[in-house]
Amino acid sequence: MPELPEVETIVRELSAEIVGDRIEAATVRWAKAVAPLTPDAFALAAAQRRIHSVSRRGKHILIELDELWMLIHLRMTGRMLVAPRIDDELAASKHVQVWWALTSGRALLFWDVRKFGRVLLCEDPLEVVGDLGPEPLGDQFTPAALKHILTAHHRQIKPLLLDQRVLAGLGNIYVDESLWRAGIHPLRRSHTLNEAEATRLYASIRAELRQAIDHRGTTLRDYRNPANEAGGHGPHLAAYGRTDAPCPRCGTPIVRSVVGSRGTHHCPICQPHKGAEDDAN
DNA sequence: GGCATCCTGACC
DNA sequence: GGTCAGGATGCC
Repeated sequence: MPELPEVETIVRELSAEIVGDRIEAATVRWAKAVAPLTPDAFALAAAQRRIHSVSRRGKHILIELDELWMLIHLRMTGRMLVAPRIDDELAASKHVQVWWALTSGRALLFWDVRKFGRVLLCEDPLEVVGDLGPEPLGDQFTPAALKHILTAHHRQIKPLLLDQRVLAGLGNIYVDESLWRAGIHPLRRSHTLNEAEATRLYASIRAELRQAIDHRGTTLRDYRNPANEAGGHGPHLAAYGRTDAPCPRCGTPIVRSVVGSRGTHHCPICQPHKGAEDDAN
């Protein structure tokens, strides 16, 4: 799925396109996408509302309407697309699960092959996104905040960083990339990182996310921006998806493993597994 | 923690 | 035909 840099890219570009426009009508093609509302109730509630803002919390897209919020989570394969006009072919295309006709004549579309994504209407978006950790690019996420997170848990570092309640926005790609940058093995226990390692990890997470946003996200397969364009960060990945390819830093082949039931990529030389004897705990 | 589940499609 | 996939949740 889109992770923080992809969602941030979508939010910036959507915001420039649709803020100030108005929803004329909504059409739901996959009822589960808008549950617990029925498609009719969803369409009725969304119609004739102006779009005031588009923002992000973690990987959630928050669209502020008149006295109502629309929350979108793209999960694995979701896209938010803006089309200059809706035509029969687009409206009928197989993977469009929900679409909105806008007053300007344009269309906003929620496209999703795997149908894991969800579109919710609510009055309080922060209540609906639930218990999320700090924004990794926000002011509250400081080196001290990361050190606190690391010492407060005794978990493997990769699953810890993937936990949205701990830190909001990282996914499989950017966790692998951040750990590669920091030279930390994905199985390291979080509380065993020393001061220098924690500082490196902090800088690595922020630098990786910022660079990926500059490149407008990573397209491995499905990700597209609202104009249906691929992101440019893929060629900059050092570890993720590069099994057996040379590590950009030392040339050693990147190793693929499974950590927390997620495909995981690391350099066995740059990311040595210190403290492996703790794994049994 | 590990694993199944929600889905579809690509690749081997 | 089997395996894998950028996510999240819920169950042992």
